[in-house]
Amino acid sequence: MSWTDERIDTLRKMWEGGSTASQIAEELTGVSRNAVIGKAHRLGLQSRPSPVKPNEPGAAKPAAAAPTAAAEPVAPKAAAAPAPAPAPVVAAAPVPKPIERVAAPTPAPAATVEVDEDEDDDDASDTPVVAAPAAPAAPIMRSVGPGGFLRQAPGEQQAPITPAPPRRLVPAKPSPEMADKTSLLDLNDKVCKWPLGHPGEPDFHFCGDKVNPGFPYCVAHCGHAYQAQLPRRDRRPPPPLPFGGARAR
DNA sequence: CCCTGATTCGC
DNA sequence: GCGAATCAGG
Repeated sequence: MSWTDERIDTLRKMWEGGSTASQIAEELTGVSRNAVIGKAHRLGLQSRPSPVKPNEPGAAKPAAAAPTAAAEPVAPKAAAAPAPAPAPVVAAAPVPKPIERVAAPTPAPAATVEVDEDEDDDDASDTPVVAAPAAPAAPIMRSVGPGGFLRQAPGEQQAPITPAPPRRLVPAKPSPEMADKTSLLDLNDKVCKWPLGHPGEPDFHFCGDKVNPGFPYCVAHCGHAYQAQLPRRDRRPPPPLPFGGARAR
């Protein structure tokens, strides 16, 4: 195979698009990875994030680099490659975030008179409930752990009776919307442990469906968790550039 | 070992 | 100009 204009064009675009020499060589049938690299350099398409770092600092490391007549004005290799970011997709392992400040769910506007419209079951009905002039709604700052647990704020700590850790995790499902969700403590071998949301977020919880027997997840999430991985060589850059017209083969 | 890109050098 | 061989790092 020779380097036709079209093939050179494809090479150039893929190279600049971040494809590896192997991928390019595979795309351009009939050439080796070395051929691609060699051609790329001859075309002047040098310098891309290479795993091999050229020793340049003045610490002197001539070594095996140029055994022949060196003294070449080595062009300063400026790396300016965008490098397509491989989307991490599922990430979200149940790893607690460091610390996140959130305002604690203050117990609703305190001093309000509850005008109940229709309390059919209430025993002490006729008594209009007057909320106590509760605490001056001090904005308590708490950190939130996984599963919606609230950590005690320093001021809330009980007297350290025993040499206990300064803070304890307090299971808290204060909000109704958290009540029926699977928190960390609800996990067992029978419920799906697929995380929903992100650790640290107030509504972070787990799937909780019945597991696919033998797996930590339900059937649906097993589908997400266990996917056949193609060999590198057979992978295509996700949404790559439409190189000079994608050639179908 | 696998991968990567860089470089050399005979053709 | 070409590319296999080799090198060097991850």
